[in-house]
Amino acid sequence: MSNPEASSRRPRRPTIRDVSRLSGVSHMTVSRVISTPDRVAPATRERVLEAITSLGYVPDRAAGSLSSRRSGFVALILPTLNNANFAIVARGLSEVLHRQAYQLLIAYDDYDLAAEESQLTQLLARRPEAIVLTGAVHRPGTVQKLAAAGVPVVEISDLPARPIQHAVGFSNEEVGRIAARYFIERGFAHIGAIGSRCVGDKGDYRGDTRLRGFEAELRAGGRSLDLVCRYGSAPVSFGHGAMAIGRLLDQNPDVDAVFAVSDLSAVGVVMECQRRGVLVPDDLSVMGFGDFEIGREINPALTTIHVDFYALGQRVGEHLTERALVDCNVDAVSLDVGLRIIERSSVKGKVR
Amino acid sequence: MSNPEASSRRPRRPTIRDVSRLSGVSHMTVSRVISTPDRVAPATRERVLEAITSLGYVPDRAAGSLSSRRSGFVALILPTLNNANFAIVARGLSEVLHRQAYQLLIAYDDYDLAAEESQLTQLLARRPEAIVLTGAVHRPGTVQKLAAAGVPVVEISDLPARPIQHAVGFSNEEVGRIAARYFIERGFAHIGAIGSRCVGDKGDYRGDTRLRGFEAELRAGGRSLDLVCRYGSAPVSFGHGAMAIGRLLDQNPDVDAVFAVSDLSAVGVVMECQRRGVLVPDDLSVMGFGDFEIGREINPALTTIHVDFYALGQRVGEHLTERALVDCNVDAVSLDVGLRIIERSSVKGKVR
DNA sequence: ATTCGCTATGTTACCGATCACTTAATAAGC
DNA sequence: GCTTATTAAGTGATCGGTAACATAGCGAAT
Repeated sequence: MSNPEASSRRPRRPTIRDVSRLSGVSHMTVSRVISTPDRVAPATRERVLEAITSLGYVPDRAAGSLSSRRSGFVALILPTLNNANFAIVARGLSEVLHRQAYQLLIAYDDYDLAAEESQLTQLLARRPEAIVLTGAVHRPGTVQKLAAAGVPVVEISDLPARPIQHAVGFSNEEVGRIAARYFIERGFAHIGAIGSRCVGDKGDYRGDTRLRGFEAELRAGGRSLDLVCRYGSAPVSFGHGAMAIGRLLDQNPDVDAVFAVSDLSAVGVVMECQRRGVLVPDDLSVMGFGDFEIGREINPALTTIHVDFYALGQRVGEHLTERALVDCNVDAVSLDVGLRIIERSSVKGKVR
Repeated sequence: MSNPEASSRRPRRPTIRDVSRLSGVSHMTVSRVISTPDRVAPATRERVLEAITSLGYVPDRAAGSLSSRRSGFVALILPTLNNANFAIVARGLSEVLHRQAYQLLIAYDDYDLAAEESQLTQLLARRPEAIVLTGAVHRPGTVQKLAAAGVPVVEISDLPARPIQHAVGFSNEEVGRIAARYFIERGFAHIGAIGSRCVGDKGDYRGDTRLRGFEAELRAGGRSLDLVCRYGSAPVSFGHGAMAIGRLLDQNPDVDAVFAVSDLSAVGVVMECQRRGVLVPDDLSVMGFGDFEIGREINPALTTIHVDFYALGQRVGEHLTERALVDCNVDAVSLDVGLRIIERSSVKGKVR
């Protein structure tokens, strides 16, 4: 006869009290062995550690968090997992956090501000000790929840005019301006750009900011904005660039320089040009953003604007662990990690 | 004079008892409004919900987990965040899990089995209700901890000969075999392959399995294995492919077909060939694995082996939510999501 | 010798939910 | 009209840790 109780019940995991019983000390001593080992006499410590390994005891952080009111993790909301630069941010951040025994909890919202808000709601229930999220544009509900959370908030990858609290990033508008100036200074006649469209809550707002910076500089230089093309929706990638440049070339075959809001699109542009027999850079100069690896590898290699995303992630981590997480009254900080043009051969006039 | 106590102490977040006091019900009724709203009278429910919003109450899941012994999340350990196919697995999985109110906790180990074990240790302290990890090769300590965790374990992206428990994936060895047969059948004379090296705990064991399958089939066809090149370390990407094919071509200029363990390397191969004036596919045929978007966009487009990683993630989620998480005595399952060759123009003989 | 101070360890309450019961009130059945 | 279900809400214990304080033991200082 089977015993349904015994067979369906998982064996209970050992607790700190099981360890204490086995090692003949109080549960508090076990707790000390784990969190502050050098406050326990070496002999006792050894005995407890033996009991821990023999039972396979793993402390329950949910219980620990509840008691200590410290969850031990930081929440990160990214637009997407599948982007090398965001992945690098996550790595830089998590490396720094790990050193201080914080874990990073990563969520993503697929470039949707409504999803961002609902992810935040979920995360808040886990009581993160800090919240890192991407971009300067959020729903009002998101901003309100962030304020109510009472923990440090860091916006990354842009520098909001009015940050919620801390910000670590770079000026996306300046990215667009630099790109436009670069083309204007080199005497291009028909300067275009490609990006995606933001509709309602959905879209790549930082990409759009780059595009607006580009437009602003074109306007300042007395150029037409007709060749700035917002096509499709985020995330943009190779296929997006190919489609977008196809449309642009069909309508304006005389375009001689194009800025793509992402290297990934820019690579698509180069590929589509190859297929159409449009020579890059002789017929069309191309510039991207983000310095993705693929841009270095294609032929011609892509001129782009580089941001040190690894350092960005690290800075966020350092700011949190050294300041914001230590003293919750620390002043809000905005940190610019800067930009760097990387000239390669996809723009005419630059020889390499 | 400042009051250090009041200024440095964060305002305590409202608890379920604050809500109950404000709405004049017991804390248990508040709990019911949140978890089983239709077991509460509509009028009461409304009153409680009002109190919840007016206080900005967010339930504390750490407390809930402790009490209910259900953490509400599933842990996923990936080799890296920065890989489109792993990102897609995560998406498929998290979409299914979200429908059942599970959250996905993502960790990554940079292709390092020691890091995998330490990530697992961290995760275990958060009491995941299931653990999903990549690949068939793990450290003994990892396997032992998984067994002791007493929760469903799913290995993905390969089909271990002896799975720990459940497995959802495909045969990496078969991938290599298919690639080799494809080349052999088409009459190539000097067939090579490129991948990376596994050293100690570090490396791409699935990629290496593909390479071993490739070698096995070459051997079966009486071919030499001299052109199978293990170069560098995981993760492999564009630059890896370019370097590896450079070496291979330098040493064996007569190679006429090459399989790369990843499309990303394969793209690097194509790019390096362009730079060297080696024509693809006329001089060298190239085949990849993974059907990454970039492979579709380059010229010539890349022949590859496709795995439906989105479905893979979904299957894992469905298996967990429908079976393994419901009944902890469910039989271990191995599920093959299959493979599909996608013929494009990077292999000679195939016209498109 | 007494006090003080320090170290190692123990005791108890508590963090904020949910579970398992209990109770009160209302509806249904005969 | 009385018993029995059924529904709505409440009570108290508990999950597994940590905080805060208490205590015992022992060497150094007075």
